[in-house]
Amino acid sequence: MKSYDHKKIEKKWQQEWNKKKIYKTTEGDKTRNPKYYVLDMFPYPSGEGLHVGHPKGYIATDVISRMKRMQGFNVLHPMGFDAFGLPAENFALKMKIHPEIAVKKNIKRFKEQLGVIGLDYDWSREVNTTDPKYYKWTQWIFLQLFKKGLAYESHEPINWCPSCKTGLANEDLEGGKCERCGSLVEKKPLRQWVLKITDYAERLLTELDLKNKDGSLLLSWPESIKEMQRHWIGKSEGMLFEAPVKDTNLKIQTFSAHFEAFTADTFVVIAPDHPFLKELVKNTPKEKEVLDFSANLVKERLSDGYETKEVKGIFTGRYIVDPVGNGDLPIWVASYALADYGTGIVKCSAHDERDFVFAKKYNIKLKKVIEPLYIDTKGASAVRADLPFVEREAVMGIVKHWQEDKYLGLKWKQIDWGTFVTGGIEPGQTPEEAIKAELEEETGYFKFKSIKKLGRRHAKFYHPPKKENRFGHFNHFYLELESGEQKEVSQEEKDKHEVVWLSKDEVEKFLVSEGQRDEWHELQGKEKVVLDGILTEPKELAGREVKDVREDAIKYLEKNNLAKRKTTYKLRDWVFSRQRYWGEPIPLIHCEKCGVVPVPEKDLPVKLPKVKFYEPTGTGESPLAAISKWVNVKCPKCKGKAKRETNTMPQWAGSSWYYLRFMDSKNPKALVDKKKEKYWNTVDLYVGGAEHATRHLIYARFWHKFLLDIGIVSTEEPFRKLQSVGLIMGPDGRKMSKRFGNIINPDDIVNRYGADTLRLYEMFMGPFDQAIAWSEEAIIGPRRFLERVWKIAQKVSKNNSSSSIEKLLNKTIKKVSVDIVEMRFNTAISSMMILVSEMEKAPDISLKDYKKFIQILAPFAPHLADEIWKNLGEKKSINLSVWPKWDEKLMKDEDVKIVVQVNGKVRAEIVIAVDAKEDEIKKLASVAVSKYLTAGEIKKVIYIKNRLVNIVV
RNA sequence: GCCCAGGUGGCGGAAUUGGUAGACGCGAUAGACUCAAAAUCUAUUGAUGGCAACAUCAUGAGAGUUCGAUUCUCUCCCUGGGCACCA
Repeated sequence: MKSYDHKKIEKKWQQEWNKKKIYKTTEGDKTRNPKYYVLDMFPYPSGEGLHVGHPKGYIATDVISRMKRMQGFNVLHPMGFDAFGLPAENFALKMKIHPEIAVKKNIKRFKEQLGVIGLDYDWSREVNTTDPKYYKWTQWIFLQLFKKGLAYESHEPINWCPSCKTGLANEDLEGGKCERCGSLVEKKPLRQWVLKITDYAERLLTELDLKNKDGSLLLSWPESIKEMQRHWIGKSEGMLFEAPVKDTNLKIQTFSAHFEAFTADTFVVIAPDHPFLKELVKNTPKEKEVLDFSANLVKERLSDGYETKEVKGIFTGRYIVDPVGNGDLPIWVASYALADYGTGIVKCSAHDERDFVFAKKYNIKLKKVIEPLYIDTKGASAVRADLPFVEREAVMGIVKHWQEDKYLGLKWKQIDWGTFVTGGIEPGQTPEEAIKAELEEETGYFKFKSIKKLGRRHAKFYHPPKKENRFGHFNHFYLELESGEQKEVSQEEKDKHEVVWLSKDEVEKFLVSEGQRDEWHELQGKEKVVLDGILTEPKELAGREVKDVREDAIKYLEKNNLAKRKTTYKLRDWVFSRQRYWGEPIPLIHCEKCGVVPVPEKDLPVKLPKVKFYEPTGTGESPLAAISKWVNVKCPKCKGKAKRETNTMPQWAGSSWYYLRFMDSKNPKALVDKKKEKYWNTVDLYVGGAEHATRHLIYARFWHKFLLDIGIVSTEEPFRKLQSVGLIMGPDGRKMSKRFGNIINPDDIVNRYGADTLRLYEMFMGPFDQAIAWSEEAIIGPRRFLERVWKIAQKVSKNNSSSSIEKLLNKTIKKVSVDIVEMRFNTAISSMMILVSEMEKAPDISLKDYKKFIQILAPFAPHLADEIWKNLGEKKSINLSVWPKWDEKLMKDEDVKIVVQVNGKVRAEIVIAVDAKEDEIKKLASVAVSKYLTAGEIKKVIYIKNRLVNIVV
């Protein structure tokens, strides 16, 4: 027998598969087989070609599709190219080749590289987003969006990248910089087409959790990606307040998601780039000053990439009349206010982190309506879940020494507590009287220079001496002693605690109560913002915890007509035009008389004109604007003078629906045939990089839902199961990049080790969704494995199976079948490695067993498998054979090894029959470990079936 | 700062509902084959002690629950990814 020659074998079988078209997908009406649609995120054919990281996902889908095909599914596993957009255009500009030619060349190279890996794509369905036959339908979808009012023109300032010379969506920014080139983005007013994705915000959010009829989740996606989308959509429910601006006819609206403390509002902030600002300060003495300041702030914010944490602002000179009765509130411009969240104007109070900082900085008056509540959860005073709370009005006093800068603390004797003076208020006492009485009782001091009332704080805690849960309402005081004169203290009090005088530093370490410590800090001028606690206003809600009053606060505000419910989203509408050449032309016409007119559907596609110069103009106009022959057209409505829209679509457009086109890639009459769409339904498995979690995957879901609404598709969601691929890093552990010179080319690996080895290695490296560094050394393992598989063929005989091999084989078939579905390829491969080393040890291997093994190996190493298959006398490709089934009966073990532990430590192993009785096993076990049992009597024997016996001594 | 995922030998990683930690692979060491090398095969390979049987310690750190914890709970540290003035 010849040795394993991957070069010969792989080339031969790739040609054979192509010739016989064995991977061509059958149309739905020509088969009764159930369908399985597995899709890779199609690549952007860059000029640099593939590195070994790219095909990792493709190999995984290839393995799954091959297994599914063998299991009788009608598999759709297509591939295409996403080739419009900036990278291709910039590459073309740099290399001075027309993008169309460059893209063609790059695609050819990509296909060659994919080809040598032996992937089972049905290339007859290939799509290319830059093909007019394809982008005809991208334009068609845009027209439908336009007709439904979901595409609109916006003249608001947009993000402009001065280097790419194009407008960008918020999503294309990275901390205020252009994601592609890293240059600072400017705001520039430009006419843009924008898609109203916000109309779908609620559905995009809730339908992430859509359920099947049986109650299971429709979308089987990684929770992390769902979570990212939820954050991206950023739903927040709150209240909308409307207020007149004093001395004007103007009104403003403010939004608040945390409105419970609405009576605390003392000022208002507006975003520096808020469109309303100009009108607000018009004809006021501060007009120029405020606008200049704001303009500066916007500039600063942009250049700092939104990273400024220091807040800045200016008073506008205007006031609102607060609708909830807090009087006239000054309006400030504040750097931290965002124009495009909520209404861009906020009512502010002491009970918000940023508002608080801002107010402190500019000495704006604050009002507090939440008193802090502390709940002890740790240590001796942790609240007991089983006890009710005893409510008490109480006092606490910080007492200063009559001479020194020292403060009075009580060191408790029964427990490890350090506190200030505290105590309850007796009936008929005022808090002042109570604190004085407590102090005298506990310490004997009674002569005061001054007494000052501080705040009120509440605490829930367990009181160990009293053995009860307390809910104390503490009135805090600051007292200065006049002299050290003392009265006699009772023995009872003396037994409870010791009086100590502490320096400021010592106080810090001494205190155990967070509430006392906060009060102490506030006394030193370090005030903390209060976000949660007990509300003191309005009367109707007073005394309740903030977190419990939300619903009642809404009712109160609505009943009194003070505010309305309102939901806002972080999700912004989608800036859908680019001022560049290399993209789908937006199929609209601007007519002098009729305004914006859609290109009639029969005239689609609007082809991108072939031009010599396609450099960005830099003026904010697309290069297409300069091509008068293309631009000037007749209005489709009135036949008058008109011009084409010259903006093009963003790169995301073509990829937002390509998965539908694969179902029916050649159809000239429809985006996708209705019957075919019904048959292929939804993508069963979608594999790609997690970096597309929030853009591509949200845009595609948006378009899909729109297409559902207009009756083009019949499903709610495009991708049922989503799996992210972990990156393959360079051997140095860094991202593979030209810059680091750590790129591994798959062609070299295929040459040296073969495609089957590459495939096996990439699947064996580790968990599929995890990033792992490429290892030049470890790849030899899978290669050796394949050589051993190849050699076993020499031992194949017509004899009956050996029962031990048969048993292991069945177990392996099961493991591989299950692991592939769950995308745990590494463990599937390791189980096959175990089988192979057992086969090597056996004197001979039955033909039947060997064939089954080669079949389960075939999805991973299809070339080698087909070659062996043929050598074993089979005529048809192994990839079309029927996936072997495992037989549970043959997998049963007769004996089982049981571990015997003494006190949880392994001391012996015994082998017993599977059906042995528990008593018997326990007996055997205690005999096996008898020498460890002499120490004491047996307390307990734990038996876990087929696993272990644990004897507790 | 917030959210998510993760931390296991020299390295990549395994470990069903809590039940023998280190499967499988790489590397390393020794031996066989060879004039020699490579390749291949065989054996060993978490650490420490011991000639050995064996013992003790080990899954980022610390605590807890349990007969028993890589797995569950809490606190902290570190790494990767995402978001970041979101009212």
